[in-house]
Amino acid sequence: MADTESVCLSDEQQGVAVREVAQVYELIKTQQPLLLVHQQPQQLAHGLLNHAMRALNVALSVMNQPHASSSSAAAAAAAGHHFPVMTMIKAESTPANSPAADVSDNHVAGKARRSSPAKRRRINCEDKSSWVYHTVVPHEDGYQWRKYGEKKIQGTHFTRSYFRCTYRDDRGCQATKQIQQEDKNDPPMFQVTYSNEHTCTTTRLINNTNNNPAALHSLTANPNGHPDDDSDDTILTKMIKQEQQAAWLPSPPPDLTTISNNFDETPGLHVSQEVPPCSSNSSAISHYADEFDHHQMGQPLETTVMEEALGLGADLDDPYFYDPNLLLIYENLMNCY
DNA sequence: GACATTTGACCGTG
DNA sequence: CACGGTCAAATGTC
Repeated sequence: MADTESVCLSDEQQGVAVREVAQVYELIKTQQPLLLVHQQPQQLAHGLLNHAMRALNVALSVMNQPHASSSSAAAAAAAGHHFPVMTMIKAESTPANSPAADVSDNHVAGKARRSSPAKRRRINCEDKSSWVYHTVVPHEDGYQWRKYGEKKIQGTHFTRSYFRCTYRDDRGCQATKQIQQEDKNDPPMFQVTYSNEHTCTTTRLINNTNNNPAALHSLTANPNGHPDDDSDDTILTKMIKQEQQAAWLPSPPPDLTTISNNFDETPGLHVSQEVPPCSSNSSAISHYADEFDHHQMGQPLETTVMEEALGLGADLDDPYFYDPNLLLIYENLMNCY
């Protein structure tokens, strides 16, 4: 990360970041043995990776916004929203951020289309269901999106991309999403605006990025054509690739709240039902599961854990620690100590 | 060939 | 009239 040394966090932010990373460390550490005996190790691995990515998002988001209080993330948690986003800036609709997601018009071929103009761009009247987030991984939300437009917005350096639920036509899902890159940091921060709740509740199994590589590329390849921008893709591209690898999204939305809740509350782990030790018959699995539960319930994240998490050396051989984002975030943390 | 993205045009709102 | 959201033909990818 280019700004590694320039990142300077407040104590509170630092604590948030450390806590998140430490949680991931603990989770991976405790669950790793399960992979050896789990009947579906790949599934478990995906779950772990998802946890890791989310927590890292939290930490990275905090680091990328030194001015932002962690309370905003806590607000997101309190709001119980469904997105793997780390900083919710607003929980209200604003004219600039709310897509007019009325897609119920009849489709008319050719130039005769748009025969029901009154249905477009209804922003202020009744669309109250929009949420604005800032995140470094705008695509990781577990839903499948289809890009339907891209626009250069005045006053911004990057284009805004418009997505709607892939199942809009099939299931009438009205959910839409806008992604606006905000800066050229490494990784860059994105503003993501969601509008309308998903009604296609069965679609949350596959990460959209898995199916929409071109959409990802369109966001990372600097559609504005700024000559300097090409070099900015590396980190985000890596992260996106990892998102693609971890495409399996095992949990319902509330698990995100679980992670975010730790901002303000107990340092204890609530990591969850999302990566269950599995309901298999194996006694070995049960054994590990019991150990896991006991570990999770009883152990707050104390200094020793953080130090261990920051120690790096101990578990670098852990296959999950190949993640460059882990290294990045560790480097950030180490530089702050 | 099916499906997704790109892109320029269309159109409502302020 | 400028801006921003959406449409749909063209294009790309598998």
